[in-house]
Amino acid sequence: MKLSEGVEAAIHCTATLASVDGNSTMPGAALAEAFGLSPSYLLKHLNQLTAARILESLPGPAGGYRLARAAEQITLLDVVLAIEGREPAFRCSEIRQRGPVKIGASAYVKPCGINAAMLKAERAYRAALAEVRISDIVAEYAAEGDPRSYAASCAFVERHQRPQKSASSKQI
Amino acid sequence: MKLSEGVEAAIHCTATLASVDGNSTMPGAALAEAFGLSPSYLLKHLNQLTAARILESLPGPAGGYRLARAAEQITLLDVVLAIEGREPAFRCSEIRQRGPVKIGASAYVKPCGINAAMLKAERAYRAALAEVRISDIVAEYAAEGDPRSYAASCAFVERHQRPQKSASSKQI
DNA sequence: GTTATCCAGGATAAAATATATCTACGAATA
DNA sequence: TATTCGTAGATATATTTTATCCTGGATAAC
Repeated sequence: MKLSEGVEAAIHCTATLASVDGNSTMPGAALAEAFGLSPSYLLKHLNQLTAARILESLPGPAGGYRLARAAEQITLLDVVLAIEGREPAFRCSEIRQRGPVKIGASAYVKPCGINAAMLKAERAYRAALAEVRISDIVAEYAAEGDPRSYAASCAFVERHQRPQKSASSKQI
Repeated sequence: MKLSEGVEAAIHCTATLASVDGNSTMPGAALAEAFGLSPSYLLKHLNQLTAARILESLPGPAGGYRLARAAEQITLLDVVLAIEGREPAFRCSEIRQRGPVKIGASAYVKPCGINAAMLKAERAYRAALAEVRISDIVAEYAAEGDPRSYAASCAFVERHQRPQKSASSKQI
């Protein structure tokens, strides 16, 4: 029951990208610098976010990352699942069938009650994460975060973001 | 975001011990056999359950494990926390402070909004687990589980449980 | 008492996973 | 065409999980 560290980085990066203007992008190296992370490793996570359609990337000298959709359309659950994978935390390995008590496999067609209870709890967890949007995180930071910290973050974004001509490279 | 395998074993063992008569005990070796697990490793988990006051153990030739309190008083959350530990799955490492954006530590007295949202989700998870008691698991298994499987489990318990003289060794 | 059985706990090792880095490659822009 | 940047793969390191063994202590049966 532990989330990988990449989750924290992924959420912060997504929140940071929510602050860039319009269709501008921000290079992965700048994001790594912003949080003091190793660029080569952070790129892995940014890549996972891109694969999950949370971010989109533009190659080339003026390239970088930006949100693939509005910050209101991205939830914490989206980011967590992109990094952690979609499999539930509790995986029933049907331990019941492994001892000497086992009988025919037909006795185990019903899902284990323990498994059902664990999965129900995990649904509650995911539902709570799905209620929080990246835009909420950003808004809360702007409203209640320390003004100096917020100003510094904005300045950093301002300094590293790169305007783009086309609205979206993924538009066909 | 993965629960250790020991959780499944711990829940099954606790549920099994809920079926022994009165103050009888069941040796750890029998529990390991029931689920086809390595005895030496399962004992570690049973030990964790004992430390968490979920089980109690009696040494000696007629010893073994039994529930430390009624199955109605033990929830899935109790067992999960005993095995996984009580720390939350998401640990905010205050990544904000690590980049070049950082300013004085006084700017970070407020808890990170991301952290707050993640912890809130985890509270929902734990609340769902706390609603399920071991007695519920056992009752559901007896009522809806396959009759053959249930009968086999009962027979196994019957065969390995050991009556005790005193009600509880922990009573002072 | 003596012995046999059982749990507690430490040391240790193997396996799996997470973390981190590097390099070659492809895409896009100037 | 050269430069900048993301993509993907191979690979190394650290940490955690899983698993086993062994010593010691406690208890009941003999």
